[in-house]
Amino acid sequence: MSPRSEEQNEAIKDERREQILSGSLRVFARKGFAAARISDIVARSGVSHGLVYHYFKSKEDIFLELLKRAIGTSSETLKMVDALPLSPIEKVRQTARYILRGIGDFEESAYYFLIVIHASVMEGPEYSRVEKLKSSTALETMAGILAEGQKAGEVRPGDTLAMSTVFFSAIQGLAMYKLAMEDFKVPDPEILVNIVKR
Amino acid sequence: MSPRSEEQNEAIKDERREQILSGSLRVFARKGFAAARISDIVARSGVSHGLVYHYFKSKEDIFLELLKRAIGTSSETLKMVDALPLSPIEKVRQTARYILRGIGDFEESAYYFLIVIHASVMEGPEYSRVEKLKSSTALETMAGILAEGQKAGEVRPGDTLAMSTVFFSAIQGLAMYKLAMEDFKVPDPEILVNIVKR
DNA sequence: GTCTATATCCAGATAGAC
DNA sequence: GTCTATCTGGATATAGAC
Repeated sequence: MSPRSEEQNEAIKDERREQILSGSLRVFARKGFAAARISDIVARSGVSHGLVYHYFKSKEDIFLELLKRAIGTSSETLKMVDALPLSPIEKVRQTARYILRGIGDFEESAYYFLIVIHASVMEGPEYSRVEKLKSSTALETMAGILAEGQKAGEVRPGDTLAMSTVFFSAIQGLAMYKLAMEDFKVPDPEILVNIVKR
Repeated sequence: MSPRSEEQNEAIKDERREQILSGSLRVFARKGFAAARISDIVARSGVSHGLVYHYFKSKEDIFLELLKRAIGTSSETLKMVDALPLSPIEKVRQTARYILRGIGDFEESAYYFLIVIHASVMEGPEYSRVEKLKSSTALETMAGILAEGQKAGEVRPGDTLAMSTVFFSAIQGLAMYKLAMEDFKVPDPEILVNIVKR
């Protein structure tokens, strides 16, 4: 047996880290930060108790990493759609389709929304650290798209930030239903488009 | 000092009970079941640690009482609106107005929605007990109203249960935003009506 | 890099005085 | 009916062997 190279070690480290994060995602999403136990994470990710603390400073650190990814992904998704050569209402439609497909097909996707939900309603010492991450880029990007849509006459008149808020509220609510209800069926994305369509 | 009468004792008992429930509502809503500490409840309701356990068997019991009220109130509200002599779309409008006014004007109202949210995403031993309470009467009542609206040509064609789900998803999401964002403004109820309006 | 065993703390629940 | 003091379990985090 030759000793492992640096690269191999790095690969192992990354793999373990992702393993722990993946297990933690499910646990935090379904139980919330406080109710999630390290022992749950251990059970889900198949590593030992001690190893979790070898890779992460604390339980909160794991949660914050997941929250960072959740927020980053959703704001990137919005920016990506916004950059497509589509009419405003088509951008809204693509967003709805893309997100709902994710929620329907991948449990992981719904879990990430739940992470944001848990973080949002969390109160306590950790709240202040969460707050900094809670930038509402996606909300504002969508409001911008809707404003363009109003100029083009494709979107209803009215407060675009309010419409954007309702749009994302519905999505977050749906992610919740998905996890809570056994026989949940993702609704037609067009129902979400109807919130803003003229 | 004459001894207290039975009636007076009953009144005191009720008052203390409500006092504890009222303090607990805020704590559970903002922190979730697991993160909520009895000491938080004690601090919010101004009674002693011991008295909480004099009136309730356990922390879970307090939560379940609040959940019962939350679910009961929302399904009763829907039935009440449904009984009014209004056209289907007007019933939807009244529901949206009524609920959003509640969320905007009374923190308590938003808190009750949060209780349901926490219960929905909760996993664990207590979940089985929660499940029994999680009847989705409001969802079905709304779907019925929408079906009538389709016959009358006031409501878009499509899956009424799906539309109903989006409607309530949005409401639950808005209750979250209300609590999470400092400067949250309740959106125009008409935005919710637009989800279903033809 | 990975594990088991242990220290430490804190929260839910109870006992018993007033 | 109300309080304070206490018990007890369980969870996070650490130490140290392999």
